[in-house]
Amino acid sequence: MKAENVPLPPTSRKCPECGSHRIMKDYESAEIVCMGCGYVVVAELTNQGPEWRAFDDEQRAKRARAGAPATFTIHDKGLSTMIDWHDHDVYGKRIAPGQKAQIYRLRKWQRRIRVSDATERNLAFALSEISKIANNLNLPKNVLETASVIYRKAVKQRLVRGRTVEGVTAAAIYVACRQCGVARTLEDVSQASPMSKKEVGRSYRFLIKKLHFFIRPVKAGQYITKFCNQLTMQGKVEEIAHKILFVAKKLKLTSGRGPTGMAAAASYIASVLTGERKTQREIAEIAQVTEVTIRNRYKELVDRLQFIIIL
DNA sequence: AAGACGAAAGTGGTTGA
DNA sequence: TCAACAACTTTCGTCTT
Repeated sequence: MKAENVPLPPTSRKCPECGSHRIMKDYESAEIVCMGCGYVVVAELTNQGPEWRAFDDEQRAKRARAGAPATFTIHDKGLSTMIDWHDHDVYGKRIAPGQKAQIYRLRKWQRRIRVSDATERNLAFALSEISKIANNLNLPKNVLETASVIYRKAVKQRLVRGRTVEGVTAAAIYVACRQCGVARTLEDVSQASPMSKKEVGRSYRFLIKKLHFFIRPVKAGQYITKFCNQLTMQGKVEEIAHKILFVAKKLKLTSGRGPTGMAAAASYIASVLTGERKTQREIAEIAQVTEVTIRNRYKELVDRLQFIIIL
């Protein structure tokens, strides 16, 4: 799932804050952001459309179908038919009293069958847990779906046995974030779930080992985008921060360093250079690193970089 | 007074024997 | 399994704006 920042057609949206048309879809932090002033136009990018495309009316008629699309986030993939609670038939007529009791019995049994055995119940609980965490973290739908698929795989391979459902669900979310390139730290995920960071981390390592996932390390650039948005800084600041990071990479200043600290320092320097100054503490709080770390990275960067060139 | 700076000691995770 | 290690944190005193 490769995601890139895609500029929307210039006329389609206007920033309500500054009126600029430079609105970008930012899939990494799941936001639609104004590049002019940094205003977050829409906080959650979700896929509302159908998964198919139609080029004329005939195709549209062929491909359109009733019902919601299948989803992995509901334990029966949302495909089951429910007998609704209205006592009316398809024509809207009232059901005869004799049939009413029968319909009632059918409803009751459907309820019982739908979430029947223990594994189904477990799955239903886990998937609702995943939805909860994803909601808390404002994650886009593709991450939620990915996490659900990962959890299903874990259940299938009997990996949940002996660990808590909450731990594995949180770990599945974290794996999904990493796979989809959404910048969320282990800290973020554990705070949105009832489990500790340590436990989520343990389950995470367990999952990627057993499911043979290859996880690319998070790039500091992903965090820059996130931090600048959270600090409501202008698009210009973010641009410069990315440039700083780019040069830092060339000079091999990033190797071995934590991406959050690196991104925090780059954001800090960019904020100072543009005059839209943020304190080290403000950035440290959002980046979940200490001021000292920002200072250390900052010093390394300032010692080696010539900022006049960047500006 | 708030923010920045930096030294020193402590913490948790990784690596290699 | 354990020690060594680097990155990072915590704490605290001092300097700067």
